[in-house]
Amino acid sequence: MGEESSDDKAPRQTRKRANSYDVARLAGVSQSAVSRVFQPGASASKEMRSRVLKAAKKLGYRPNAIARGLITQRSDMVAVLISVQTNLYYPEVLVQLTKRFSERGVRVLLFALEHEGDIESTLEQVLRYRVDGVVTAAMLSPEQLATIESVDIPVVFFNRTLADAPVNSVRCDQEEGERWLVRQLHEAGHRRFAIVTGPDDSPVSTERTRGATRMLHELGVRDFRVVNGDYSYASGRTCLAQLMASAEGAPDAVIAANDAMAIGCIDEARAKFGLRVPEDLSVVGFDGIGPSAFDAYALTTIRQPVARMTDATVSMLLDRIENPDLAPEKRVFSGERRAGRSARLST
Amino acid sequence: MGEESSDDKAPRQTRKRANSYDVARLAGVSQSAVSRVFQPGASASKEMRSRVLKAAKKLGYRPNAIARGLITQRSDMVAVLISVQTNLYYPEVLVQLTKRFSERGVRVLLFALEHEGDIESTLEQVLRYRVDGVVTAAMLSPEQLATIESVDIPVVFFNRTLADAPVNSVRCDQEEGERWLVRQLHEAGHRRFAIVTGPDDSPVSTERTRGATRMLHELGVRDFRVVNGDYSYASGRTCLAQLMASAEGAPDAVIAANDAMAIGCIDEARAKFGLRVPEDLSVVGFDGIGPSAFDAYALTTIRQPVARMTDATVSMLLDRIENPDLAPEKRVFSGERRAGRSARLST
DNA sequence: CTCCAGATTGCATGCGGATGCAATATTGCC
DNA sequence: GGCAATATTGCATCCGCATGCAATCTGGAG
Repeated sequence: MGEESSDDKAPRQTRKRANSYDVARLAGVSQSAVSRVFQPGASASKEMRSRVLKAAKKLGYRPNAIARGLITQRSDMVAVLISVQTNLYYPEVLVQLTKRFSERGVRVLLFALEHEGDIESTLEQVLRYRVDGVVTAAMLSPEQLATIESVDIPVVFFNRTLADAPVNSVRCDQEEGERWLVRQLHEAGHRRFAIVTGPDDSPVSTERTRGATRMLHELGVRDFRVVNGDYSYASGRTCLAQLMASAEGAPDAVIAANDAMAIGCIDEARAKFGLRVPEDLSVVGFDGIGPSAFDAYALTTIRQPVARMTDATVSMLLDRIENPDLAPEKRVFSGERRAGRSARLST
Repeated sequence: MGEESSDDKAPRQTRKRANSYDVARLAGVSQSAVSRVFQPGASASKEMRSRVLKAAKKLGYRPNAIARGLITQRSDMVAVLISVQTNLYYPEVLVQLTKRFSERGVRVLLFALEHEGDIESTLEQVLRYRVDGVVTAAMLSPEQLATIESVDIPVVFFNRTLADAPVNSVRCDQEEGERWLVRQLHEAGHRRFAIVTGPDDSPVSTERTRGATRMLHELGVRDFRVVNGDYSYASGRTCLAQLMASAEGAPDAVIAANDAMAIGCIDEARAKFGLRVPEDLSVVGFDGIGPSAFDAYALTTIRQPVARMTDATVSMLLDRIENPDLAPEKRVFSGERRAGRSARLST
């Protein structure tokens, strides 16, 4: 059936894609031979290889990765989960991860989670596609993680982890970074601190806030304020306005859970309250996003070592795909300390 | 085989993933029945459905999308190609595309192209994975496009197109946007114009530059300068410095090919040359990235209608996957005109 | 020239599901 | 209650490729 379609309208191009049998026939060899020619370490004589390649080229043949995956039980795809509300900074991560996986012959199946509820259905898809591994930059519940691991798919958490569980994770040391920032501010004489947090459900925000809080306590500062933002520039502005409006008076140092909010704070302080930064108010952020280096802000912040982190993530995942018995590992990288002009520091 | 593995070390979880036969056996039905239960519009009695679902749940069965794709000739995956050098603005696009495709039951296989040379090998992978369609935010040569289309995979260009070719594309009207910006600047009395371009190989930059140039000509402005940037903040700074250093004197209006460079220009003008923006110098950008709205810049710019564009892209591609005979279409959206405070405008 | 190890090649089969067709079960209607 | 129409279900096959095993070929040593 189909051979009589010659009386159709236009002489369509090769309707059906060539498969290994077609190539085999044209080259006068067996299908297995074709398969072997397209395998890295398979045995095939020079003669055959060239004949097959010639035939393949003529037919525009390309091995079907889907069919291959079915038989090898390897899709050579990994799922990358990102949550939408993420920082302005994640895009960079995504591109780098993709590049690095590519270089190692692995494709990335991308999933964007908007609401928490999306996770269940997304996970279902992840599993149906038989990915070889998962990188998640979104939070997973222990149950969800268990679901994935129950079918022996390795998972690496990016910038988050599951407390008290033997999971693989790569992250930036949020606490350490915050502690440094706070210490610097304190040494420079600041005493009226305020913390601007990120969303409650962001583990990263939680860690950063905790780091700052603890350090303040250790330094004997008991009296500081905390206001809740949502990582956005707009919320940074709102939070600063809130701080200024309060009866407790203006802070002299604001510790924002990320750069976007730090920038918002600076803008609000300058535009609405006529404050000078850093003379009247010091502001520090976290992430080291592009705009943090803009001259108008020159943020004092902690830059996440994105290159090293993505690199570690990719290796960690691929290693575990190769060898499922590797013990779980948590890798923590220190951020790069950047002293900008948004804060008065002692040095 | 495998039943005697009870003498193994740890009682591993279900080593091998259940397939439809396993479920069928447990539920006492045929494999086809299982298959049908997991199909949207297949015929299955209530009774059977529930038995199958129960068995499936017990075994942790999930249909294998890979195997399914092999037989249906549909992978339900589309490839998204992005080039790395892109704007700070693309990440947003990527996430939105992914979300929208997801909503329509399609997965995204992401490819990041760094150098032009990557395209060939990337394309090879795209084709091997039998994606149902391709969205490209990277430039493809006519040959490369032909390669993809020769196997009947629809392609949609995002923010670029192939001149004089019947391709599908979705983009923002760069020229129109630039023309508006230039007209506004001119009407407000600016006469000493300078254009800061993006990379030579960026079609987007080319269009923007052309739009600005043409409008200037139409307005009778023959004498304006053009300096080459690379879309980065740093290059914006450099370009402005170049302009100021030249014998021709300072411009009174800078038209940057994107927001990042516009911001760079502003910072350089303020920091290094003590210029006031917009009193001494007007600067306009393009894209409407997040930082363009920061108070310190409040750029006059054109915001790309990202939501509508991604929406159009997804529909256009899926429509063509459903119906391969749809005629190619080019959709062009007007950008949103944002009059900020980075330029003196007449209104 | 003979014989054997190593390299090539083909055969047959299976990966996990979807689906046309025929067989069987239900249901509705007179 | 009888019969046709409709809904379910199972059977048999195929999708495109990888791979263990046996058959064949090649080259080199003796």
